[in-house]
Amino acid sequence: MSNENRPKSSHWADINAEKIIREKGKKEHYTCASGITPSGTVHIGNFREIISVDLVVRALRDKGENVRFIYSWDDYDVFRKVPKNMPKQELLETFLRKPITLVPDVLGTEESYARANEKNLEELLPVVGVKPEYIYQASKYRNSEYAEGIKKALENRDVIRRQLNESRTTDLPDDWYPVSVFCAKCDRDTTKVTGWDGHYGVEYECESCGNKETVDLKTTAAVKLPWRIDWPMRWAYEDVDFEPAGKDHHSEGGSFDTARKTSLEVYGQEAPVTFQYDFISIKGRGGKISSSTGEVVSLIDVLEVYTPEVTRYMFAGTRPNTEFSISFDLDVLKIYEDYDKCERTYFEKPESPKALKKWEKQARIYELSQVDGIPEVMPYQIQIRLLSTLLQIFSGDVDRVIEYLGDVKPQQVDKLKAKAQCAWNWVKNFAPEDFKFSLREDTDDKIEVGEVEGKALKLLSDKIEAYMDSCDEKEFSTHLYDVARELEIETSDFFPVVYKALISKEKGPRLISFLYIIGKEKLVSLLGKY
RNA sequence: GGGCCGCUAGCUCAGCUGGCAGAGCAACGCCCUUUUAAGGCGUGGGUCACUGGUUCGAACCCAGUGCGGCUCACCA
Repeated sequence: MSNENRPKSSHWADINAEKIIREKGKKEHYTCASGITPSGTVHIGNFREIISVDLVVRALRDKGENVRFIYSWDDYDVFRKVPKNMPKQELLETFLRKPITLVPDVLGTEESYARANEKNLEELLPVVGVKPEYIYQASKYRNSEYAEGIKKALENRDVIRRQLNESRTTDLPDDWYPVSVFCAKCDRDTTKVTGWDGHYGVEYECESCGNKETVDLKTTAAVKLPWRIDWPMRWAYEDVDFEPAGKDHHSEGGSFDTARKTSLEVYGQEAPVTFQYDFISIKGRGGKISSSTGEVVSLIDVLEVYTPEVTRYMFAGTRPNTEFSISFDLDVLKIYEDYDKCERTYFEKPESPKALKKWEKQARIYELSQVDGIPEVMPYQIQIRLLSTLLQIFSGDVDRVIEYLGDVKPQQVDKLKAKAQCAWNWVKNFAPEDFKFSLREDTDDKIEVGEVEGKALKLLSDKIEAYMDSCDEKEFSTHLYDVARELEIETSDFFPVVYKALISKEKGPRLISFLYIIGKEKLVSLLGKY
C-alpha cells in the first residue's frame, strides 16, 4: 500500500485488521482461520468465507504484521447426505454415516471423495491470489493429534453440557459425552459412548454392527469432537485470532455463541475476533446448468465470466454482512464497468484532501482486488460492450482484436487477453440472443432481398469503396443516408437489410461505427455482390 | 420465541468511525442530417420507512414502532 498522505482506510478489511490488533494485543504473528466441510462441490458461497479471510489477512500484512493464514478442511465430518449433483448416487448412499475422507471419489481418481472436492478448490485458489496453509482435520484426528483437546472436553463434560443446554430445547441426557466415535469396525458414527476412564480410555458400542470396545485417545483414529466443541478446541490448538462465519453460526444460540463459552471456560482463551458474512445468490443462469437438481455454482464457473481481479472486486467491494448476487446476465457488463471505473480512479489520484477521501475508498478496494500486486501501467481500458462486439466481429480471435485496437501496450496484453476470454465466454454462454451476432462469411450465399434493397446494398458498397478511406465516421454518415435517399426507401427499411446482409439479423450495433470496425475490404466483399 | 440484516429517486443500489443526499438504468430534452444493442451534452425527479432522543449539525449514533428477508433453537 502506498502511504504518502493517504487518508486512513475505512475499508472493512482494514477495520477488522485494526480490531484484531486492538483486541488480541500486539503479537509476533496473528493466526487467521477459515474452514469448510468438503461434503460436496465447494460452491461460491463457501468461497466468501475464504476470500473474506484473505482480505483481512492482506489488510494485516499491509500493516506490517506477520500472519498465518490457515484453512481447515473438515474432512473428518460425517457424510450425512448425498448431494444431488453427484454421480453414482447408489454407491454414495452406502457410505452414509462414515467420515467423508473414507468415501470414494466418484468424480475421478482422487484418493477420496473429500480429497476430490478439496483439490478442485485448492488448484483454483492461487488463480485469485489466495494461498492459505491447508490443514486436514481427518489427518489430525486420525493421528490423535487432538488427544489432549478431546480429553479436556471429557474432563469438562458437565460444563459443556450446561453450556449447550442453555440454547437447546431438549436437554442433553446425563449419560451424554462430548465426543463422537466412528466405529473401528464399520467406520460409521452410529455409536454410543458408554464410558470414560477419566484418562484416555473411551468405551463405545456400535449400534449398526454391534462392535464394542475401549479405545485409547492417544492412539485411536476413531474419536472426534462434535462441531460445537471441535471448533473451540481448534481455536486453542492453533491459537486462532480471527475467524469469520456465516450467519447460520452467528445467531444467538448458534454454534459461535456456544463455542465462545466453551473456548473461555474449557480451553481457557477468548474466542477469536469474528464477523458474520451473509450468503450470496446467483442471478441469470436460468436453466443453463441446472436441470434436475440444485444448481451448484462454484469458483470455476464464476471465473469463466469474471477475471480474477473482478471476482475479488465483487467481494472486496461489498461489506461482508450484506447479501449480494453474482450475476451471469447483463449485469456482468455493469460489474466490469464499475471495476474499470474503480481502476481509472486508482490511477488518477486527486490532490485536494476532500477528493482524496473519496478516492481512498475506491483505491483501497482496487488494491485488495489485485491478484499479484498493482500493475505498473494502467490496464488497457475498453468497455466490455465494445470488446464483446469486436470479439464477435473477429469470431473470438483476441489477437486480431488487439491488432485492430492498435494501441495496446505490451504490458497490457496479458490482462486484456484474460478480460477478452471472459467476455467471449459470456457472449457465447450467457448473453441474451439480441446481443449476439456473427459476421457473415464471404462464401455464404446472398440473402434474399427485393430489387430495391439489392440496389441499396450495392450502392452502399460502392459508396464505401469510394469514400470510407477519406471520410471519418461523421462525414461518412452522410453517404450512408444518401443511399436511402437516392433510392427513396425509408431508413427504417434500409437499416435492417444492411444488418441482414452483414450478420443475418435485423438489428445490430450502431451502424456507422459498426461499418468502420468491420472495414472496407470485408464490407465490399459482403455487400458488393448484390 | 430469540438473533441478525434491510427499508435512500420510477427501478437496482452506493453513501454508515456524524459535515452541502449520490451513481447506474429508466424518463424527458437537445446534438451526432434519423429510431434500433456500444455515442455526446443537459434536465427533472427525494418526508433517506415511522416516532422520539443525543448533537452546533443525523440517512448515518441511541431508544422504540411498522414492513420485508434471513437465521438459530437437530446436525454440521
